[in-house]
Amino acid sequence: MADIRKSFQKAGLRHTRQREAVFAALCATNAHPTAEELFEMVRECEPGLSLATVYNSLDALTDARLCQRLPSNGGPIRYDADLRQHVHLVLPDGRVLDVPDHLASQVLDSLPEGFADRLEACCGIPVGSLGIQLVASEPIQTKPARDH
Amino acid sequence: MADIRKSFQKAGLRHTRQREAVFAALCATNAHPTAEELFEMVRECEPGLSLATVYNSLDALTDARLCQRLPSNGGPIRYDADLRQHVHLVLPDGRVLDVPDHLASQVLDSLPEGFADRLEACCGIPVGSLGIQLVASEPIQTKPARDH
DNA sequence: GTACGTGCAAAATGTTTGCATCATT
DNA sequence: AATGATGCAAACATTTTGCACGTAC
Repeated sequence: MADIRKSFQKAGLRHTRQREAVFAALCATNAHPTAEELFEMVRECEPGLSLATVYNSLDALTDARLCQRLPSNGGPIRYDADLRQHVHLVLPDGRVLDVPDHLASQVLDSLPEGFADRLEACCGIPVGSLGIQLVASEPIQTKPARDH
Repeated sequence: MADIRKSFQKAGLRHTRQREAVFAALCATNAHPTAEELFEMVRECEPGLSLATVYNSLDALTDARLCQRLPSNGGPIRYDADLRQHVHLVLPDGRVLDVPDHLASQVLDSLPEGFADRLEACCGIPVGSLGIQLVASEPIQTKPARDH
């Protein structure tokens, strides 16, 4: 709670009830919710909130590097407040799970020192921190379910 | 060309001029184009083509496992006719590059035998063939540029 | 007090669908 | 001939934007 105020301050973000509620909800889950899902969650304690504000808040939080957008397969964007390097498993239906640490480390530890630098050199593109996603494609990869 | 007819037949897909043109264009590039981009490419040799047909064709090709959808960060879906296991680098602007083989193999070779099985066991979810995406997040992760 | 956030509604994207027509098997 | 693909336009889902008002600093 006070942590959030501090994070906002450090990031140069103004503190508002709505923003705090969105960020708190995002921090409280590891389900990588969509904007719509966050809207539903937050609306319970913040009834006046509008969906556009959720999007605005998430944009601001992302720009301030307090959360990240996750690539997902055609469906709505999912957000994650966990910025530590970890591994995501993207499911055919659009959900995103955190890969448990003991498996994630098998992937992360095997990346040689300087891998990102070599990648940058190869591709001619600044790469920054590297997110890792494992994309499951079973069963039959029909068009990913949109969660209407 | 005749290969495409054969692929379609094997997959139980009807052969049509439009579908062949879409698939040929997709096979001819490694730029992981969006439906819109394919539409532009194919329209030059197939002027009557409609965008909806491109989407329909890509759905059919994906269901038939002749191509795959790639997760991308909020922007339009990108498609890839290369189904071999390889590694993608997702750029902040939404583009997707193939990671060169010598770097990709550093990731792929380090996945222990049976990794996917353990992942399935952990997450309780059939995982199938595992796509791997490295997600670059530099520079400042502002909202990913939509390629209007 | 000023700069910035919010809420609403409308626009902009990206994708899907209904239906009449046409092509492939 | 029958099944399924195409093209068009309209629907739909997701995200962004313009503007009037309110709030944090």
